[in-house]
Amino acid sequence: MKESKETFETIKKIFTEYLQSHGHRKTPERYTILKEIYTTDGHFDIETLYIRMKNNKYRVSRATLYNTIELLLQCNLVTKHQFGNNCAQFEKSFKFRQHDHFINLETGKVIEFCDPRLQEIQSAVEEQLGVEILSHSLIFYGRFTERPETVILEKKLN
Amino acid sequence: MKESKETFETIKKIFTEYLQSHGHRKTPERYTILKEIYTTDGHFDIETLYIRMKNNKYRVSRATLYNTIELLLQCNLVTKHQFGNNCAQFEKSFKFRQHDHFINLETGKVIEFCDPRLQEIQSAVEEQLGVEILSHSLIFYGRFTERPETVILEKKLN
DNA sequence: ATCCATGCAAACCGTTTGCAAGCAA
DNA sequence: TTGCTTGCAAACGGTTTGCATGGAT
Repeated sequence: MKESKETFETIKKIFTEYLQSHGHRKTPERYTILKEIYTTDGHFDIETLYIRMKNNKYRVSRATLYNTIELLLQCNLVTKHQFGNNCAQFEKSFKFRQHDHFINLETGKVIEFCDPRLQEIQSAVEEQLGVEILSHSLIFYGRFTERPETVILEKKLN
Repeated sequence: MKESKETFETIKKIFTEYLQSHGHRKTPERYTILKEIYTTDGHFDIETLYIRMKNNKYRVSRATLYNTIELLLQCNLVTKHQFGNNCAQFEKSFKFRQHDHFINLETGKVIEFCDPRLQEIQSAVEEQLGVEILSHSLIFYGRFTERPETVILEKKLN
């Protein structure tokens, strides 16, 4: 608990530094939103965050959420994903191991994974195309393999 | 030319078979849209396709385009991409080598590439998570590396 | 005191839906 | 003839924008 507290102080510092160096004001709303994002796990979309903050009795507008998220994207404290549906998903990204996503087409559930070979592909592409790669998005779509235990369980239930 | 004609006949056949086996009607609009998509290269979005068909004097509605694209997605004759911007991009996908995308953040230009190691990652993820992967999306974002020739060229221009 | 940031509501825009008319089966 | 499909326009929903008020500097 103490450690995560300290980590959040670091994050606040990063945000402060970013705001300062880019001539943006350090408003309480921006820090409230940062905190709200960093005290919750998993992915989220703007509407969910908006509802959650409203439930927590914060006075906040969607416009400010979009505005602040943009700043957090700029300083890499948040990452944006466009998973199939036309609703942007976000997640906090400070010091979390880089990872990619598997999406279960049947349930929409997201699982994270990490494979070092992606780095090799990235390097190869950089050389082949003569480019510098700044970020990436890898998403696998599929479904859970039917396992023996599951089949047996289903038989029992039927 | 002859070969590509024959290929398109094959594609029409695939579409026909799909429509028939799923109880969908074989309307002239659906074939017109299929042809329009397959006689143009590169990625496209619905609006672009709509404008293009209007310019070609076709009477078509956006609703039918969305409807037909859905069918073409179902039978894998078209692939859908969600590149950052909230506007779905599509591309024809019959018999084209599976590939992934690099997007130049400065110009928005898309380059395709292919790396066999992705298949290895896919197999590893399938085993690790106990899933079956049906499709994927890998996008690298970056910019062109400044090359010596480019620098020299710029100096000449200035 | 300045003028950027906020909250609110309206505008925007890609996509979906409702409906009457059309046409494949 | 039946009822799926079409074109059109309205509705929808996530995101952006315009504007008056508020607050960081």
